[in-house]
Amino acid sequence: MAPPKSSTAKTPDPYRRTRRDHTTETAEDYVEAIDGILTEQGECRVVDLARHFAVSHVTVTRIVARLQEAALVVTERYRPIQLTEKGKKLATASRERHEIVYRFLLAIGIDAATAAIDAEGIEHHVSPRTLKRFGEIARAGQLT
Amino acid sequence: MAPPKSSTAKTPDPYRRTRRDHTTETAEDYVEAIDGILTEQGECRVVDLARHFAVSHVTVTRIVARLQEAALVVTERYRPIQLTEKGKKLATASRERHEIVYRFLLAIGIDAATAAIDAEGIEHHVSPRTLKRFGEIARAGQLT
DNA sequence: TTCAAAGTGTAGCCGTGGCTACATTGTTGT
DNA sequence: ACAACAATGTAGCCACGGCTACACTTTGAA
Repeated sequence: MAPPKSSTAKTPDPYRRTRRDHTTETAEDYVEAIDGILTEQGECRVVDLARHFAVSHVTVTRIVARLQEAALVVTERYRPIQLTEKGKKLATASRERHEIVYRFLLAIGIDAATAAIDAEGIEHHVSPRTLKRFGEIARAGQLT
Repeated sequence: MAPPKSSTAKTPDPYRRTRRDHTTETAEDYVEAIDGILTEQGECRVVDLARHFAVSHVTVTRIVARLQEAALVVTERYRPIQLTEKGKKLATASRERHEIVYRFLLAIGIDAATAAIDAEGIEHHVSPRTLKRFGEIARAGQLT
């Protein structure tokens, strides 16, 4: 079968989007984590990320290498990881989005622990339009 | 580094969960799609799924094989795909969850098209507790 | 100073989800 | 009956995110 370009199916194309999301997800999670660790500890090492994501340092190393190719971070062998301007911007955007989702969940009455977990999973799948709405509701405070 | 079992990190474990989700996501999406196609067309072929997800038939074939190993579907070579009882249950649960998320998004004022797309991405990352709350809000109708 | 521990890097494996290209089977119309 | 075409299957490639095992730097304490 040929790779269906624009299928005549009833489903427009939401799946494409879901899949593309996965590509970006990792980068966003990592720059966000790096930014946080940088703020809290002054420097960010591979080990820190490995601990943070509960994965092996090997996985982290490989991903960081890709982040460097994408010009999101800068690193030298055996040296700490730093964010580029581009990386910082992405980190900030990710953190803000994360925050909005988290506060939104709190606003609709989800407990803090659950909200923290769900925000992690949800944040990458919220369109700008929905995010905007989430923000409004979060700012409106508690929901009856 | 050792594979960090229960890290002392501040982050409890939300990442584990996010990752485990990915494992189940595909199965849920597929049984849900199969169920829908079965309802609409009476039978579900590999081609139908390929069109539905906008991927090649090869990808579908491999995934369906795994679904069969997981006892979610039954198939014979060159024959249509059928759901097992287990598969039907999972499909129903997935569809219900999907519906709740979708209607919830509508209830908070998201337009139908955006809600459809976002529901796809979000549904797999909503905890039971949050889903319950989503359902309540969806049933409550429009939100001011 | 030197040496052990902690941190990084590298090689190489696995599963999953993409793909193309080619082989095979089913179906359908003439 | 059979040729064409549609649907499936198979082989084999890639990227990504996991891992273990082992090699190599850095760093800090004795």
